[in-house]
Formats: sequence, structure tokens, C-alpha cells
Amino acid sequence: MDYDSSVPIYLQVMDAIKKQLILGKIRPGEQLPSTRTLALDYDVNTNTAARIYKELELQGICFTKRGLGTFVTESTEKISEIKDEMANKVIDTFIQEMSGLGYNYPDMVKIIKEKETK
Amino acid sequence: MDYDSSVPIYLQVMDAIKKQLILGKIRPGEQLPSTRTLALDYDVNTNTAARIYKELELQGICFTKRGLGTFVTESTEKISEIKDEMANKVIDTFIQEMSGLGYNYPDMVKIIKEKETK
DNA sequence: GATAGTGGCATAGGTATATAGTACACTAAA
DNA sequence: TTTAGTGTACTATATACCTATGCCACTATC
Repeated sequence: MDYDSSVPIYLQVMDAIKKQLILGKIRPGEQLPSTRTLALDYDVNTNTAARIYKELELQGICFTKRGLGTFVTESTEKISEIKDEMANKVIDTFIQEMSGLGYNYPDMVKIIKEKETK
Repeated sequence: MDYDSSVPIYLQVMDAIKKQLILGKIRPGEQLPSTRTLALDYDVNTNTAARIYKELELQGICFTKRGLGTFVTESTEKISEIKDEMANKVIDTFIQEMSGLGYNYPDMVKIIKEKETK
């Protein structure tokens, strides 16, 4: 995985995991890799891996059983909630940025449709 | 100005200045505020203000006359170049993020049109 | 009980960002 | 020449992030 040096790594990995959850590549209730394995998978330090799970737990996305491992929430509602939340953030950012650059809604729609055909 | 703590301040101010340029609020060739004034305006340190102009100069957006001040480039082509560059970055990021969340082009268009009516 | 695998914690060091404060060099105008 | 305003440079400090390393506590299994 390539990292954008202007964004903390732990946030980028968190987003990557959340996307896997949203796309169904990780199922509800499923056990996540151990912190040490995650560290290897994403080429980060074990402390960073631990932080990733800790923050995801704060967001209600996973839970931890000490001595056993870390597991994804079983709540499908929570997962679709996360999806809406992430999508809204992306959309709002896009609209705000484009407005700031002088584009209006029809401009945005037009641009996206043009991109589609390419 | 409110700052997003997850993005370096100097980048956020640079973007703000570039937007003013794109929207015509700053004219080609116009003198920019002094580093000390910029620091006051944006509530940052003088060193950070100096860095902002230094980085903008690296991007060809402004130039400095020592002892006189910092001035915006007179090239209108450069300015429209910057606009295209910024817009393309925003658009590509949007499309990539939304695709990663499982949305396709028609979805995106639909969402934006919905936002417009609100 | 011993072992392996899990999360959790503590210490230390490095880098980037931002701040505070000070000082210096250049330019134009009084 | 003096002054005010400009950019530039330097040191020091603080914080966040990331890494490296080691150790401890819990759980399941042998």
C-alpha cells in the first residue's frame, strides 16, 4: 500500500479497512488480523497497528477480546451507517471544493459525465 | 480561518490564496500582503507565512523582490493552469473515493443532483 | 503447568510541523 | 543618512506521528 505522506498512516489504513468492510470483503463478526499481522500486511509498526484497531473500536467498528483478538462489529446497520458517513464526507468535500473553485452543480455533473465516457 | 488539524496549515493557506487567485479576488501582478501581515491575517507564525510564499513561488504562482515584497505572477495562462490543476485533483479524488465505496458514475451524478435541490 | 498467540503498555529516538523570538539584508522614501 | 517596510535566516521549544524494542497480561490448547 502506498501512503500519502501528508495524511497520518493510521488514518489511511483505517479508511482502507472501512472500505473493505463496506464492500463486503470483510464480513460482520469476522476476526481481523492480529496487530502483529496487520503491521506486516500494511508495513507499519505494531504500535501503529494497535492504534488503528483502538481508533476503529472508538468508532464502534470493531471490538476486542483480550487474549483472543479483534473482531468486526456484527451490526450490519453500523456498517451501512459507516458507508453513508464516508460517502457524505467525500461528497460534501467535493461540492465545497468545487464551489470554492467557481463551479456550480451543472458544471460538476457535466464534468463527471465527461469523465465517464473516457 | 478554521484549520483542519490533519492537514499542514501552510498547505491550507496556500490553497486559500490560490482560490482567491482563481476567483479573481487577487489580480495578476498584484502585490500580496507582507509576510508579517499575512501572518496576522491568517493567524500563523511569520515563519509559516514565509514558507507559504516560498512554496507558492516554487509553483510559479508568485515571485519575490527582496526588500519590496511578494507579487502574483502576471501570467493569466499560469493562473488558469492552476485552476485546471486544482479542479482535476478534486475531481479525480472524488471519483476515486466514490468508486472505492462502491458507487458508479450514474450514482454520483444522481447524488449531486439531489444535493442541488436541497 | 507449559506453550503459543493474542492485545496492551512503556521507553526511546527520529522526523515534520508550527510556534516564539531575535537578528540581518535589501529597498524606497523622507 | 536615517527610517520604515520588506524578505530571510537562525535558534529553541512543543507537539504529533511513526518507528524500534522489550515486557506484561490474558486465553486456548496441549
